[in-house]
Amino acid sequence: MASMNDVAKKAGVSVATVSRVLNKSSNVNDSTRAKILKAIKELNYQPNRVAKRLRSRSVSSNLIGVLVPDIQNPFYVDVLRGIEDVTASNNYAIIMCNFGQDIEREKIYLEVLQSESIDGLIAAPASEEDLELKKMVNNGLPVVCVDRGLKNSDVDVVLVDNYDGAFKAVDHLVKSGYHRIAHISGLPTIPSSRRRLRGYRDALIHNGLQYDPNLVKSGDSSHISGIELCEELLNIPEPPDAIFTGNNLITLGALETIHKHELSIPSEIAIVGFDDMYWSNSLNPPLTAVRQPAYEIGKRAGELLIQRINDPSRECIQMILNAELKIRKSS
Amino acid sequence: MASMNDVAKKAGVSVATVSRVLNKSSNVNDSTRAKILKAIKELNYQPNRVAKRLRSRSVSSNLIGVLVPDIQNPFYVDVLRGIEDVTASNNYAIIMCNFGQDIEREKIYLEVLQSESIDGLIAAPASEEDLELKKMVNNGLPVVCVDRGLKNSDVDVVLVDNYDGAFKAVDHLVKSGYHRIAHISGLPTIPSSRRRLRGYRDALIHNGLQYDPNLVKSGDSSHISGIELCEELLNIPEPPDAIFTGNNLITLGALETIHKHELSIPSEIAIVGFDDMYWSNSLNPPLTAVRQPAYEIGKRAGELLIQRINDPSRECIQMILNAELKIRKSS
DNA sequence: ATTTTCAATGTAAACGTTTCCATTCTTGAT
DNA sequence: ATCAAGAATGGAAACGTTTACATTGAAAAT
Repeated sequence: MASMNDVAKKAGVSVATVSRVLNKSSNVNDSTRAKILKAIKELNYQPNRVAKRLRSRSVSSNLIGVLVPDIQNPFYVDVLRGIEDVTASNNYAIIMCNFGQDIEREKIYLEVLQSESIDGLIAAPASEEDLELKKMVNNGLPVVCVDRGLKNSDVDVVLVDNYDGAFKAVDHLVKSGYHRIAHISGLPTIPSSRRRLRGYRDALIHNGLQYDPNLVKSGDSSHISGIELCEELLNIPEPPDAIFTGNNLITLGALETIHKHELSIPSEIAIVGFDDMYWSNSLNPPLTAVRQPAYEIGKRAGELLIQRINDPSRECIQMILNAELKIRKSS
Repeated sequence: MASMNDVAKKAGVSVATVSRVLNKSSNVNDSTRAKILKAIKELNYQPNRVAKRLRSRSVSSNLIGVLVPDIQNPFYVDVLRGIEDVTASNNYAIIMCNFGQDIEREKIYLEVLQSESIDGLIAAPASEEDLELKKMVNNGLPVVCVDRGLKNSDVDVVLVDNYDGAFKAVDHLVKSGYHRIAHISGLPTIPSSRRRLRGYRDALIHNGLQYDPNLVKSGDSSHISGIELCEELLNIPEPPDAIFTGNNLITLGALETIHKHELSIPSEIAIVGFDDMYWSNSLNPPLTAVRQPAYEIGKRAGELLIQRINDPSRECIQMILNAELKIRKSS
């Protein structure tokens, strides 16, 4: 691979001048510039990003990190696409780390990212108390959190109004005539899980129904937990006539169990899920779901991050996007 | 951030010795080692991977690239998980690039990866003639291809027997009594699409049925193409009684259209899809599908890559995994 | 007692950039 | 004609590692 030195030699100038041309900084004579550009083309020169990064943290190295809890969850895939679209068009590459809800792995990845000297980080932290991440923020790394915040830290946050989304979903179920509405919740350590649970509870109470702890099951946010907890719910003495599921994966798990029991949706049991999917209409019947604008979350987060990289002193923003209830046929 | 120099000073030794301790290379006295380890701990030192990478291509820099065509496709997500699991446990970080079937973006990402001086690359190339990628292979970068090969190039390849998988699916449909079996195919430039198409055709012929071009539609492998092409198929004069879909996304699209037409599966129309999903059972009825061992593909690819990084001269392997027909209720 | 050997450590160059500072050269003002 | 200013360019240090080579010192061999 040709280096800047090779280019300089070929063009008969110093590396400093080549660097100046490349970075469009300060003055360089037009004829010199032409010579250099020619040499660059002929040698098919590509700047070495590693060297660039090593030399100066202060200069944008065009690499950002993305830390997601679970790449299997279609929600994060959409967030990722959003991030990717904006970062790619700003000439950033992303390094994606999936910690799979494993707090140990998250720590390792954060270390890796740090020693890669990334320009910035978009993360959905394992918890709101994430010490490692806080440390990085304090060290001055531009960070924006998605889906979950970071307590007592100055970071941009993009999230969705989880409480409101859950409230709407359950409110809709009640108004559609269901009375024994169960909820399968995700990992209680995840803030969004807790907010959704509160939305569920408040919607019941708001409609004059009782909050019945027997109708609420908490799992680990996984597909399997959806299968198992739905099974438990269907087996209690007085089973629910509707289920509100706490995320994507849980919804799919619950559906599997419902189909296994050969229950008809929505006549025997209704279901509305948190998280919409692009193929919700491929389900039979099409799924009623709370749609988080995942792609947009990613896009906004990307924009905020780039802003912050360019202006580290800008004050922090908390962006709360709306969740929308997509009413289809499962409720 | 503490550097190696700081550690060396604190421990009262030279940087060379610190480096030796870190890399477990050659001899260093136990007491010196202890001093150094103590200093490392106290300063919370973390090696700078960027500097490491810059210094020597010859030494593993513990970064590998992954190039996927479409992160929205659950198949690649599973492949990615497989890769991640093996690379993570070998202390590699991955930098993931999703080119979204966009050949221009693929090129950009390849340049980025190259200038990141990655140790190796796992890619599902846009085409078997991928010039950029071939160039990188020729430059000596360890590469393993998944899902698609690279013509006339020495690379390890992990793929699935697409022909056989398709054959089994269609054969099963015929034996189940369907006679007008349609096929919605993916992007014809993708080798696997072509192989699946051939498997489809040969299975028909093998069973004494005619290959009818009217029953075959080709799209761009996307969800949308599934929706639209299925619509077209349902509207031809003598519509099919079964559909074999060319991938994940197409399957979901086709299902959407079938549900829209309120056709009952499998009595009015059967469907079997290429690519299984962990939530195939969440569909109603549960989907019959050709299961590619996606996670295993990723895992194998990761293993092969690490092997190749450690031994660049090892000769190339083509690994063909079996596709398995999961018969459920949609056929 | 002298030489040989080898383990332990240090010195310094190299990787490919960016950037501060110095130098040269041109141009316009005095 | 002299000088100041500023444009254009070059020289060299720095970023944090690895590693070839040199040095030291002590144990082993003569």
